[in-house]
Amino acid sequence: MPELPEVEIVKQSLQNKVLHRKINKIKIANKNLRFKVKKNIENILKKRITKILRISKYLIIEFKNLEYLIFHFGMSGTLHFIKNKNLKDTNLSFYHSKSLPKKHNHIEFMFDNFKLVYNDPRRFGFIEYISSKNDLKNYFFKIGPEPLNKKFNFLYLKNILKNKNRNIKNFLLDQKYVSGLGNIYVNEILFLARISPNKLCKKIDNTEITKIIKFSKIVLGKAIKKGGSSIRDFKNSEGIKGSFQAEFSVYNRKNKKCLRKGCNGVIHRILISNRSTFVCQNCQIIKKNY
DNA sequence: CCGTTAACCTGAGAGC
DNA sequence: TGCTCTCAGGTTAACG
Repeated sequence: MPELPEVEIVKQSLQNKVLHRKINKIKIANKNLRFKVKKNIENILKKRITKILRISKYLIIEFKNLEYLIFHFGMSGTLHFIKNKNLKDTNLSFYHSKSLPKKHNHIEFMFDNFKLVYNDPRRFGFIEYISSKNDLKNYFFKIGPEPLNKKFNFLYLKNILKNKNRNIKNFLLDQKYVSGLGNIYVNEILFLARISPNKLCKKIDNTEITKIIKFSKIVLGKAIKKGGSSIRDFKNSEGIKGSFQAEFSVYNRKNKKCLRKGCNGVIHRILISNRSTFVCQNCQIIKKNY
């Protein structure tokens, strides 16, 4: 589910609610997420929340004395803010759980007047405790810059692309070079930049590098403004859906008309590394010898 | 080094 | 109704 914009939306929708609050109790209904949830997450109990951060697709809660909980939402993880009055959660339907909305509520963080519930049907997400600022730094040492960061600039991309014999789509999805992009936004960026997802990195020219940078920032910025993309059921912590899916240029638009003015092309769905890839073969010329 | 495949999971939606 | 099949906002190990 969540790429950078969706995690940013969760962060924003959570910030005012949990800042300066304390968690009194953690209920673990199912610790079998992607990694087993360890008991040490309880180290943050009764410690004041000092910050909510986001690094690429990770949500990070900072506690007093610089201890942290980090969340990764995998494909289907969501974090819900629920007031005590609504503890029955009758009005909330979670991702992929219309009939049994509470079935996949795995972890509950109990505050004084509310709780945060981590729901994740597929359990690809995870939660970890980090004990110091230095450990946090080390944890993210290996991931690349976000497209919104100034480190993601022409020289950085130019240098890193020039010798790479792999296609640009897989490169942009590789979190160690660029972090925060997922399948939706990479499809959108390459369409707007009019670059074939199959094109080899080393053949990406200067103009195209500039376009990738430009459209990465534009697409992510717009998606955040629109509350993220809810192609199934992504919701922020208040249960509100995003609306950027209404503005997709290519993603999920198989067999539909290309939206670029003057183009009569049709959007095709192809597979790259077994993941859905949407292209207009007019706008994004695909050559076999790329 | 590179792409693909499978694996980790559950559920929605399509087609029969 | 129900069965089977495909697909899904992610990541990563193993293989060729």
